[in-house]
Amino acid sequence: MNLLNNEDIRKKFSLKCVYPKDAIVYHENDICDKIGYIVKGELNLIHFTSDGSERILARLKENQIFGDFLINSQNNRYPANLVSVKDSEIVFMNKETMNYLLIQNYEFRTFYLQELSDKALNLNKYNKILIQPNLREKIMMYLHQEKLSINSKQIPIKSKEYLANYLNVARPSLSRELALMKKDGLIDYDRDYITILS
Amino acid sequence: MNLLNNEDIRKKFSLKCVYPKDAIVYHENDICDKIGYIVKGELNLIHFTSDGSERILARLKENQIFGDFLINSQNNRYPANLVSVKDSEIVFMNKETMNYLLIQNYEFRTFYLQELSDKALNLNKYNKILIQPNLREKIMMYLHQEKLSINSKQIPIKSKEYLANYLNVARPSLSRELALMKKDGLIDYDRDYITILS
DNA sequence: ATAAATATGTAACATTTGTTACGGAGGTGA
DNA sequence: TCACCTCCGTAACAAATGTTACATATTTAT
Repeated sequence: MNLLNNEDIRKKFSLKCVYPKDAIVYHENDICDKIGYIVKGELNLIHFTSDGSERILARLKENQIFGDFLINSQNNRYPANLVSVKDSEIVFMNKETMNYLLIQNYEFRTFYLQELSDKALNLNKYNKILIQPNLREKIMMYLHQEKLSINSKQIPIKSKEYLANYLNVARPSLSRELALMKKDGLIDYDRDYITILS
Repeated sequence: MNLLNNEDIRKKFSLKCVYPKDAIVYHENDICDKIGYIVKGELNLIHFTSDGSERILARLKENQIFGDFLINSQNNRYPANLVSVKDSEIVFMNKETMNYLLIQNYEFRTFYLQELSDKALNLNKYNKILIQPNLREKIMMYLHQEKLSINSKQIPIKSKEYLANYLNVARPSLSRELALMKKDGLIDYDRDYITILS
């Protein structure tokens, strides 16, 4: 759904900004006093670890909002850096306008609540992967969730490297475990897919 | 804040239930079609691991709501078991009533949005702990967050066992690492507190 | 006060995961 | 076609974490 298709909503966005690739839209700890809507581009919420590597906490794409669960929270500071991973175009709305729309505009209200809910569920989903006691169960939980989501036992993967990062393990560790799981008859896989067998 | 102090809101809760200790209020995968408000007691969202142990994904106490980020989501099924950890009293409200109150009642709207936001931020906070690359950094991230939250370098802990479970590590592993960190001059600790030194 | 249950520290050892290195596969552009 | 780059599998080894066990401390129940 594209919020800007609704004229009443579009008119309420008062500020329009353009961010080049790799620009930092918000730094960790910045105060959030407005919500943003991604017209074009992509943002990632990135935590930089002490050894210089980075972990992606959330990915935001076109037609998604951000700041939504900061603006009404007790602690309205960004928990990590919000970075544009490609050239991005963003419009902003202040808190008062947002609350007005929330009451007055059915479409906005539905969109807003669903965004907030879906994001929280995604975080919860990710937690459920991270709390698995070992790598095999992390992988199984991931595959299980993907299976439910796309309703297929053949799970497409962007790359092994990407998946390793998401599961928060080293790439060779993932490769090793996948090989073992294949040997145990649990899964099959190639460059582009992992298939659940059991 | 106690929602039931507001009579307009209180009247809208149509169903009242009592759950004894250890009762399962919702099973994983149950459909959520109403929100609940905890009048008395405490609920935990618990994921049971394959080896029979359990991990607490969220804790809900008196005057908190639940079902809030399921009811407006694309996927409205409970992601884990919701268990009453003590005798609890809960009132329920259906989705239509909730949406009505959201528009009509300022107090309810504020409460609802803040609950949703705070929970999402908590999940995010937990994620940031879990994605740390090793135990020492998990502990440091935990202490850092607590420090920001209570504004003190002396962090109270319920028990080592409890903390180990939260950090998703074995208890002796936590004890070992705490001892090493003490030796390295990073922290001090006793039975009830961990104190940040650096 | 006493017994029982629970929490804690610690150590030895097992297991899992990370690190580093390297060669091959596959894609891409000159 | 060739050079270059990225992704991937694999192996040897290092490091971190889990497991088990046990003695002691503390709390709770009787």
